[in-house]
Amino acid sequence: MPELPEVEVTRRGIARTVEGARLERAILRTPALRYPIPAGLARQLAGRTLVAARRRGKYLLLDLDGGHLLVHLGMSGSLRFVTPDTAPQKHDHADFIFGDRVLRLTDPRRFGALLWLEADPLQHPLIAKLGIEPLTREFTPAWLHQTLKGRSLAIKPALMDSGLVVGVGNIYAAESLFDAGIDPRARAGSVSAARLGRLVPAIKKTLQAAIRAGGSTLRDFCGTDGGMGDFQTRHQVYDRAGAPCMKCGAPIKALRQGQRSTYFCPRCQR
DNA sequence: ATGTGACCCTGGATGC
DNA sequence: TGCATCCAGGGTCACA
Repeated sequence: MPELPEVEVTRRGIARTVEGARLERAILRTPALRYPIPAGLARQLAGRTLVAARRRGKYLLLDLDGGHLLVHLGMSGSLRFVTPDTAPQKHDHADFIFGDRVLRLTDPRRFGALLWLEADPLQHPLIAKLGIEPLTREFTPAWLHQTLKGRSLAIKPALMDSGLVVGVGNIYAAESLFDAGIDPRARAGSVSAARLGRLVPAIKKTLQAAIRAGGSTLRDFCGTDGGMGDFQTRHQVYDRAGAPCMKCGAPIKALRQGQRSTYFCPRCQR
């Protein structure tokens, strides 16, 4: 479930709850997620203060004094606060213990990542080549038009390419393209400036609405409730194959682009 | 450089 | 009930 909005909500929850707090102890139960977790890392982390929680794309950067924890939640990861007496379950890979607040990393599929960096994390290979942040002023129709110029791949996988734009996952790419009335199969370099002029604000609007929704759902981020956000009830096209388009009533269609499912309205998106 | 597909891993839903 | 298959909100990598 972690898309940019959920990562951002998670970041805010961490910042609100334990920024400035001392990481008394870390428990690392799993030798490797996407990448190996060094054996001595838990001991190395103990006693450090959490200075800040940042986000770059879908990566969380937890700045401790003397280094940085880089966390990615992959497809199935989550970070939640639990109480110290909450027994770990099968896929609970890591606990970060801040007094009576325990930040617990869960990730059944283990596509996520946990790295310890002592150098500038923004220079790390995983971060350095990331694309533009969609919620910044720099992300404009003109920028997107220039970036996609000459590209023949379809607009939807282009939006999902984190080397171009970060944080736009499979759901938000579909929802944003619906909002802007653009066929997900259109060649990226052929989408008109006028259409990109609708797409860019659609992306910003979609992400911001999801952050608000996630924020309301995860308001008790520090609690133990692992409930999902309610924003899926607002999906216009995602996972609605065969259901009537909310604008025109035509049946929503599904197709595959790359290895991912795409949903769109064949009448509204041309 | 760009585009495409395989692959990483577990679990849930579905079909036989 | 068991088993096979497919699918899932992420990203990296090899290869054409």
